[in-house]
Amino acid sequence: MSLESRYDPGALQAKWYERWERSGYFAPSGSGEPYCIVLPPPNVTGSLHMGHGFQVTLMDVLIRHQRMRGRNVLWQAGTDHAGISTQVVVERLLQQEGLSRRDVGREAFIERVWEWKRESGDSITRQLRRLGASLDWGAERFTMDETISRAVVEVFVRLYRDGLIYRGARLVNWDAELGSAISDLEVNSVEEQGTLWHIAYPVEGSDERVVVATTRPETMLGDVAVAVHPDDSRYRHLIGAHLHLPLCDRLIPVIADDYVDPEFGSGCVKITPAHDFNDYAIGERHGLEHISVIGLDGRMGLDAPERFAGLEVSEARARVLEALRSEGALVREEPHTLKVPRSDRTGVVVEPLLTTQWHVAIGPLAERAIRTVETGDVSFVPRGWENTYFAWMRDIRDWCISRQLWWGHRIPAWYDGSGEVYVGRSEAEVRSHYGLDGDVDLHQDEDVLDTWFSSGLWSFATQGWPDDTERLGSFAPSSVLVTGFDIIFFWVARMIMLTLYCTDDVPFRQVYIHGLIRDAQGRKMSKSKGNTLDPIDLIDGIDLEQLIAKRTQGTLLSEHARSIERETREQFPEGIVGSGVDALRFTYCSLASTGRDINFDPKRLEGYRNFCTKLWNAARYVERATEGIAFSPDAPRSSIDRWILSQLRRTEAAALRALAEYRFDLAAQEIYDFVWNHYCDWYLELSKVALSGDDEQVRSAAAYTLNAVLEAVLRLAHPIIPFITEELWQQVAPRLGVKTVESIMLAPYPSADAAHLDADAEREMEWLRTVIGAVRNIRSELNISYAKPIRLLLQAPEGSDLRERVARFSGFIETLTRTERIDWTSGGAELPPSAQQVIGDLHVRVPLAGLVDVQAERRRLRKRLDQLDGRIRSLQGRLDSDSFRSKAPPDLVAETEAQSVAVQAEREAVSENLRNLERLDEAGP
RNA sequence: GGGUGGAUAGCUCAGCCGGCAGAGCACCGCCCUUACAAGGCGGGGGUCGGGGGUUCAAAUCCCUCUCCACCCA
Repeated sequence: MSLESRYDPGALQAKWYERWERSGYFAPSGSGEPYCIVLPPPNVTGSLHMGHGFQVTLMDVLIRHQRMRGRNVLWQAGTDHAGISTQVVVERLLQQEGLSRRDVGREAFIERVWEWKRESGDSITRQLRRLGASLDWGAERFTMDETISRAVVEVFVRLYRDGLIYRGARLVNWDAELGSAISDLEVNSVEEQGTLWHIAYPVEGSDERVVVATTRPETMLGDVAVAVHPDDSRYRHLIGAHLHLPLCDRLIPVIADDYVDPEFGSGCVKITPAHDFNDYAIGERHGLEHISVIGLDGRMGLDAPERFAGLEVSEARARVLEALRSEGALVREEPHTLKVPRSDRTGVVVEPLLTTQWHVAIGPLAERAIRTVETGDVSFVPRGWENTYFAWMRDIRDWCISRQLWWGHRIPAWYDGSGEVYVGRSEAEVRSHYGLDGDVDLHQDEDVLDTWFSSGLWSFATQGWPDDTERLGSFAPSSVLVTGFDIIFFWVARMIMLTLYCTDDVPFRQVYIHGLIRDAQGRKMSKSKGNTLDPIDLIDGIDLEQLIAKRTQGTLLSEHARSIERETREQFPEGIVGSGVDALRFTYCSLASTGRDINFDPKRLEGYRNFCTKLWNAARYVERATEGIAFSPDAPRSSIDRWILSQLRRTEAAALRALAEYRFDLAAQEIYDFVWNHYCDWYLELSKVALSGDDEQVRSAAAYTLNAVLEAVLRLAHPIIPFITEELWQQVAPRLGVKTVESIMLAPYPSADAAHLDADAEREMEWLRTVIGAVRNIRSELNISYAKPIRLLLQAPEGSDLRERVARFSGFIETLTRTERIDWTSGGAELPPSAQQVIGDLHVRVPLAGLVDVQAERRRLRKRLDQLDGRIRSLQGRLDSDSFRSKAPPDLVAETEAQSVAVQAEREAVSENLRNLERLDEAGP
């Protein structure tokens, strides 16, 4: 079976993935040292985006590499139930039917979510398969699976009974649209233009007024104090005095607290503990009461004066300002830029509200998690991210884990009629644990847990914990976690804390933190910006109109849609040509340098698609050129054969080093450079000469080397470009008799055997490439067409081994430079006018007669002279310095001197040739 | 306000345990030479953000300034 003349990635992709999966290659082999990566579980209702594509590719490279090295590899597959986003999606679907979740009821709603999960849940796993991800699908888990739920309950109960989970009224971030608490991390503070209002509070028993500045005047209804800095001489006399709170019939004290910045506003701060985190902290310090004026529905209520009750916050603000104005209490208003806390999920302004929630007392967990990174039991790559981790962990706050949602792990807590709380693994366990009779009426807490609570258990819950399973012993801790820096707090930190607590061990030994994919201009990719790319479209291609439709879908503003369309038409006038998954994966790898922003330019993809084509064509050449030649590993190899083998080993060593350091970019670069610039550009071209000769040994050795190097480089590249390498390997491995396994996936990874390094061969090839390059340079600069054969006139010192060397390589030199004959000269006056190059002791001349105008060669020589002069100045400058001679390492001095001599000699030769040509030109026709 | 990362060829980025500045893409010239025009061959292009210091020698180490990005408050 011979290779198709055209590289068609589409056909290979479907064929090979299916075979691999069916053959069970993705499951752990059961032998070898365990190596495990857990896939950060993607949102089950989501779809694959560029970030997933990037991350999954890097993991697959690690996984395939380790599998080929004989490790017992598990890549744990799974998806996340993503509480909030999934619930929001399904609620929107209901909305289209004119229903709310309350209309259908909890049980029916949850059934609807499961239905939706079944429908859409496969889509992301299908896409992961398209990327070639060799995940163990047999081990696939979902965070709402029975097994994971059991672990979640177990962890909750243990933490509770250890006193690390408590229930209490605290100020939490409240998303009124969701009707749920959210965690600190789910709140973004967004800079917005607002107003700073200055409000006067009259001092009781005095004519004085104190002015406070606020961006949220409506919260004044909940003020319980005004704070000033203790050292602020303007207000020191007022500390302890009381103020009349306008619009309310209340007196509030003036307190002193050094939290207050005397420079900001008037230096007086209104204190509203029930609606502001800083004020809450001050309230705690001073034992102030909490007056809640905003309710869970986001409207004024509770303890707000009656005339404001029921108003939305924005309306209440207007009314409060109006009332203050009419009372003359509003003394100033000025434009002000402020940070508004907005919900990551819904975008609404988050209200800090006092509610009763479940919290994890994070202190003891965090302390241990910090230590484990300090001691290196878990290490970050790149290391710098450890500081980010430490900074957050050392300043961590208790974690609010209850959510007022329906979709998620229900909190394993029950209440009796009097509101007493009982935590346990089930209602039955609660009854037996707390000794409650069957007639005590219990009802379970309505709330569910934060999604990250369950994902925090992912590394061990997927392996069967709390049972002591064999998998747990093999694959926990996992080897490395691959994730983006945006997720360090959400997931990495929480995983470390919870895993240490539950298993007394780390979740992973290393964390490899990669950058985030941006568009070609460095902007974040987002649906609303319409600059997203679907990895599948890059693989399969998509026409322009479809791409525009996809990008503008769901865009409400037509003006915005038009700008997205314009930009898309500009960037992709022809739509997107499918590049195949291998090219995409190669691109991802080459972008994975240490930076934190990764700009994805489709132009890069094009380059790597060409690389795949190049590899394909090279394999076709090898197939055809070595057909019918009997070859074996034992034929004595030429120095050219030994050179490419030596280069291969260097490439292998560099790639192995790069992979060990998670430098996917360098690994990809090494392979690219070897295949294109060494194997294809030089070895393949040189092999044409060797194979066309009649020396059977030379032919055999070349044929063997062509195949052996190709086979090795396919294995080397397989983790990055699995499909094309499999296809080509199936073809080349049998020719070499090394196909002892069914798939390249199971073949051993190259090991960079130092025995193949061959410095002599490398030196000789370096010389040969320079000679050929020199002649090509003459051809090109003097515009001598390749159709026109040339003659070379060589000159070397007496007794040099250059004649012998040239004789050995003459065939290669002749073919690669289109030279019809090579002659030797001893120099002197009889030399014809020539173009000249100097390679060490070897002078190469191309007689010009009838070939070119002499002017062109003079121009070329002058250019070369300039280069040489610059070089000489630089070398001489160093050699003239006594301190260089005395202080630099002797080796370096000697080398510099040798270079200087060589460069001077070349300059001499070049200028002599230039003089000859000038003389000739003057003599003229 | 605190912290982190970055500034190297037109663009995107390597190089940074010091020793003539690299890659890909883009650009210029020649070429359809049967593996490959998604290609071949040759070539041009950079005061390595500014300033100072250490050193025989600095893109690389130290100090400082400017600008950009991100995170936390």
